[in-house]
Parts: sequence; C-alpha cells; structure tokens
Amino acid sequence: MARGDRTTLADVAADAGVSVSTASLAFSGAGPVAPKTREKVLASAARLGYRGPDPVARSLRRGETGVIAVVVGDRLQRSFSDPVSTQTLDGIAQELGERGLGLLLVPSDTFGDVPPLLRHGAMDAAIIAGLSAPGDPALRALRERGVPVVCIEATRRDASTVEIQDRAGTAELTGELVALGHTRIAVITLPFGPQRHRRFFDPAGDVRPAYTPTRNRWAGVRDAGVLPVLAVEPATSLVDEGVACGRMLLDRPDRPTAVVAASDLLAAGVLLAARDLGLRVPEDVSVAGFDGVDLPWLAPDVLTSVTQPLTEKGRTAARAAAALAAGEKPRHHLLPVTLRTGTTTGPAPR
Amino acid sequence: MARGDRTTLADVAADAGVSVSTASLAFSGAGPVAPKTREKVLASAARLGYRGPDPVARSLRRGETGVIAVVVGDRLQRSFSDPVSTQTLDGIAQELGERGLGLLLVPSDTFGDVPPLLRHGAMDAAIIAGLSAPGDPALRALRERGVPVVCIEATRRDASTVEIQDRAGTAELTGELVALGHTRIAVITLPFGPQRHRRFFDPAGDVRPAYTPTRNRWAGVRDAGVLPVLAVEPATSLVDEGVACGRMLLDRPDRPTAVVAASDLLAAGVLLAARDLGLRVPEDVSVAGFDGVDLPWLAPDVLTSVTQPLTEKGRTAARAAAALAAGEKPRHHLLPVTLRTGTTTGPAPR
DNA sequence: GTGAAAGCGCTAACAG
DNA sequence: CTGTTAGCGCTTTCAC
Repeated sequence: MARGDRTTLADVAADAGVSVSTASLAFSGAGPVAPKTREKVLASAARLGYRGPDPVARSLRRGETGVIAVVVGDRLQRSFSDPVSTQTLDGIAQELGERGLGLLLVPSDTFGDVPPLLRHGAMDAAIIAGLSAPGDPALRALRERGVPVVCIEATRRDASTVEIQDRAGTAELTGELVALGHTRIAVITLPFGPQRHRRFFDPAGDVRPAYTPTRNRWAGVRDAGVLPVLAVEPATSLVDEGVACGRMLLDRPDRPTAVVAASDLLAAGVLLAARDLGLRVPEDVSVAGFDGVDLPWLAPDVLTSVTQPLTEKGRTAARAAAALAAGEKPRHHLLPVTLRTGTTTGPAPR
Repeated sequence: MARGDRTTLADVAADAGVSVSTASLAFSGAGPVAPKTREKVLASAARLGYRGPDPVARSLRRGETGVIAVVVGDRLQRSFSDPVSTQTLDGIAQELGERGLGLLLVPSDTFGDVPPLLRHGAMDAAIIAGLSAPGDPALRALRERGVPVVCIEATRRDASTVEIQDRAGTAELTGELVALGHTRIAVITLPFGPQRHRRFFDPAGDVRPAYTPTRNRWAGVRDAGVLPVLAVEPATSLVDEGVACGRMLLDRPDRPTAVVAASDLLAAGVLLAARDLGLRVPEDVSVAGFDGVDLPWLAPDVLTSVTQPLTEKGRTAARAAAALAAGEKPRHHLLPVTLRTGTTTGPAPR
C-alpha cells in the first residue's frame, strides 16, 4: 500500500449506509449479501475511490500472507546465466501466478550471512531453489522461524523436496558411451559444495560432494561401471568454466575419447574448447552433458544430454510450497528424465 | 509467518514481567530501555521460542510493507535469456537487499491482463523493468491503486524514470562506422511495441516506435546523418532473432557493408549468421551492437558496442523506488554510456 | 441478510 | 525508563 490516507472499508460502509461487516462480505463474496446491498457498496467504493481491502490488514486477520519466498544464488547475474535456474524459476513463477501467490525473490548464498529478509520477511513458505548443502544457514534460519521449506535438488528431512533422476539418468548416458566403445572417459562433475574451486580429483578416491545432485550424478557414472581416467571438479556450472575444464582435459597427450560433463553449460564449454583445439566432435572426442537445455548458439551441434523437466520441476516446487502453506505435511517428489541423443557423441576413435 | 499458534510479544512481555510496549522497544531498539530489562525480555523470548515481531502486524501498524514489486516480462525464461534483464535485476536486487527491502517478482506482459498481484499485492512501490509502452495496463493498475512507480527506459510523467543515453550513444557508434567509410549501412532496431513481428520497414518513412529505447536508438542513427539502406524490426531482442534478421540482411546481392543492431544479442545473432554465410567479419561486413554485455561464447570476437551501466541502472531504479516509498517526489535519471570498440568493425570493403 | 463486537500482533503517543 | 492506551484495516463469529 502506498503510504498516506487511504479510504478504508469503514468509509465505504458509512457512505453506503451499511455496516463494515456487510461491506466486507460484499467484497469477499464469502457469506450471503443481498444483491442490492452489494451494488450499493460497490457503488460507494467506486465513488470514494476505494481499491479493495488492504492486503496487509487482510493478511494479519487471516494469518496468511499469500507470499512464497524463493531463495536463489546471491549473484542473480550469475545464477540467471544458467538456463537451468531461469527455467525452474519460470515454472515456479507460472504456478504461483496461477494461484495468485506472490513470489518474494531472495538472493542468498547458502553459506555466510543470511539476509534479514529471510529472518523477518512476511512469507507463508519458502523454496530453496539454489544448491543447498547440509547445514545451509538459510534453511536453518527458515526452520527456526517455523517457515515450511521446499528444497530443490537436495535431500532433507522436515522439508518437502523436489528431485530428479540424476543418478539413473547419468548412468544411462554413460552407458551409451560405453556401448559406443569408449574406454577412456573423463568426467566433469558439478561443484562439490559452497567453497568453489577448479581441480583434478582422484576418481578412485573417496568422493563425497556436499551437494546432492553432484553426488548423484557422480554415482551414476560409477553405476555404469565406468572409472573415469580423469575427473575434474569445476568452480561453477557455466560455459566459461566448461571451456577451462575442457582445456585441462583435452589439451594433453593422453586425452580421453569422451567427456561426460554434469551440466550442459559445462559440456558446451568443452565443445568450444575442443573446437578451439582443432579437435573434431564427435570424431576425435565425444561430449555429453546433462539438463537438456536449449543452446541455439551451439548450432549446428546439439548436445547429447539427459533432459530434465525444468519447468515442471519449478511448478512442482511451487505446488509443494502452496501445500505446505496450507498446512499439509512435507512430501518428496522425484521427476523423471530422458536421454537425448544429439550430434556430439559417436563411436570411440581407434 | 507459518500459520498456527505463534507466541506473541504479549506472551514474552508477560513472561518477562514487563509491559508489551517495553518488550517492543527491547526488540526494535527505538527508545530507551534499561539494559537489564532488555536482557530479561530477550531471555524470555529465547525461552518461549519467540522469533521476533510478526512482520505483517508490524507492516499494518507502520503503514509500510518494506516490499518493492518488480514487474518483468511474462515469460521469465525468455526475459532472463537477455543479460540486459538479468544484470539490471541483479542491480535492483543488490540495492534492495542492502536496504533490507523485499523484492516481489511479478511477471506480467505490458499488455493484456494484469496479474491480480499487481492489483492486490502488498507493496510500497513498484519498478516496471520490462519494456513499457504508453497506456501500459500494468502501469495504469498501479496508478489507480496509488502505488508509486519507477519506469526503466520509458518516458513517463508521474513516475520516476531511469534512462540511459540511448540516442547519443547510438549516434556516436554510427558515426564511427561512417568514419570507417561505410555508406551502405543496415539497421536492426529493437521491437517497436508489444505486438511483436519481424519485418523490413521503410527507413525513410515515418518511424515512431511505441517503446522509448527503440525510438531513441533509431533517432541516434539518423542523428549520425545516416539513412540506412535496409531496416528491420525484430520480433524480440534475442540471439535467434538476430540470426534470422542477419540472414534477411546479408543473404542478398545488395548486402550492406555494415549492420548496426540495437542490442548485443541481436548483433551476436548477425555475427553468427555472417559466419554461417561464409562472410568474414569485419573484412566483408562490420557488425555493431548496443548494451556492452559480456558474450564469452562469441570468442574470439568482441562486439563493437555501446556499453551501458546495467547494474547501476538497476541500483538507481531501486534507490528511486525506495525514495518514492519514503514519500519523495518522482525524479528522472539519465545514465551515461560509453563506446566500446571491439573486433567486429573495420573499414568498409571497396 | 445484516449488524455489533472482538480481536489478528504490533507500535507510537503520551503519561507517569 | 516503563506502563497505559489507542488504534493500523480487516474478517469472522455470533446474535438479531
């Protein structure tokens, strides 16, 4: 509400010569009101320039705000460079919009300080849309306030969750590569946790990333019976980073014949790096990604990838949040993925 | 707030053996409270699991919500494919975050139905971040409610505005091309208005796009003394569209020697189209854009462009919204641009 | 079908 | 420094 001297329901009621309660009913429609009376009230409202019930007062009275907070990565410019984020957010926004719920966008890293809004903002529930590691302070802050939470791509008790078949999807994808005869396969994972750095790691070692999808997609590779010849943890899941990781993997004598990247953006980067190094894809090296996002600027290539239903993921999360706000119990959702064979994978070179 | 039986300030006050008002002061810090008393109150709060004042009640009492609505294009996935949008939003989010204000994200086209949230949502002010044409129903709805509005890149009375030097910047850029000897220059504008379509239009005709930046950037071209040999209105300002427009312009015998696109994304598309047609840039054709966004996947090319301060634009809009919410009068802001000479422009071929 | 009354949880005068 | 008092604007029993 704009500050200042609004006309209130009481003014309207007075003008119409009815009681406030009757005027209220005329607006909300809840309860029996004589058509004539309603007309009168509406007319008075129009005359006085009354814009309908004050949302804040209504919220206070009804005990609900109609607002769902959506927590995304701290740097929007970065988060939103990833179609995975934007498409998910789009799904959330669509579903919330259709339900008349508000979307409070809260940028917050899942480590470090929690923005005051998360502690004090008005909300009925929250969706943590960015990657969230165990002990996530944002999640903790929300819990302490008693705000019900939906986590996307994170395994949590006491919260609703929306996940996809990361593990099975990656296993299937990797299996395809094996079937094509590849034995020297390299992997680029997702970032392991909040402290981001680019590095080789020992694929035979004890690999336990804090982030759930990172862990699951890695497990999927192993499920396919593959022990990567090289494994890189990237600092982010963006194109630039894919280029950098691609160089590390491809610009060496013992380069692999196939690279499985845990995201399409990373895979796209690898593709660019390969082109830059004069390698043909897929003749010299196969490249596969994950997410199934649309990357038109990669044309004429189309990434071989695992397609996940991003918009539906967002919608599911939004529905889950609405359900929690309505007092339902937390639930866990698992969405299916499908393999998409593009132009970037082929038989292993001999 | 989660629904249900919260413990309230009254409970805490009772437990601590003080009055509600004192307890309130202990939390807000406004007003003198004996340190000891404060301790007592805080202790009681902790014991009872009190999470601090209910934001809704506080809003009702104070008459302000601490929420700024940000209106963006209807399809987030599309809007956020444009770095111009995301970077601006990032600026808005940064500034609002620092001020402890909430960001209510409202996807809405600037024509057609207005989402209920805009009519009934709780907010102190709104920023219309997408392109907005005169008569924009979202703007009108906000006005009717008495919500103060900030428009980005749109000229409006009764609203604060944040604009950049679209016209002068484009004129300078076009001037460079002229200086390089180009005489056959083609132009791709921004979309003219809400009804989007791709088409050639008569550059010598009466050109009056509804969208302010479209109008101003076109005017800038003319200011440079250039009458384009070909002019295209694009349906969107995205890469795909740039490719399509680029084809229309370059795949013909009388092709121009330079293309000025009104956005970097469009220019990037033209570049891709040129590469695809086997044209060398800038030897065969020069390509220039506008916005100065970072397009790493265009490497090794860097677009010649006009750089606008996108993050600052967002921050300025957010500050303006906060000012309006605080009761200040609308103001108009104009931000400077700078020319960035990249690798995509060169002397006109003979 | 309509009205009176009781708050939702908090803050801000104003007294003491 | 602390307590009393009065609402913010609305919805919702509950009588009539």
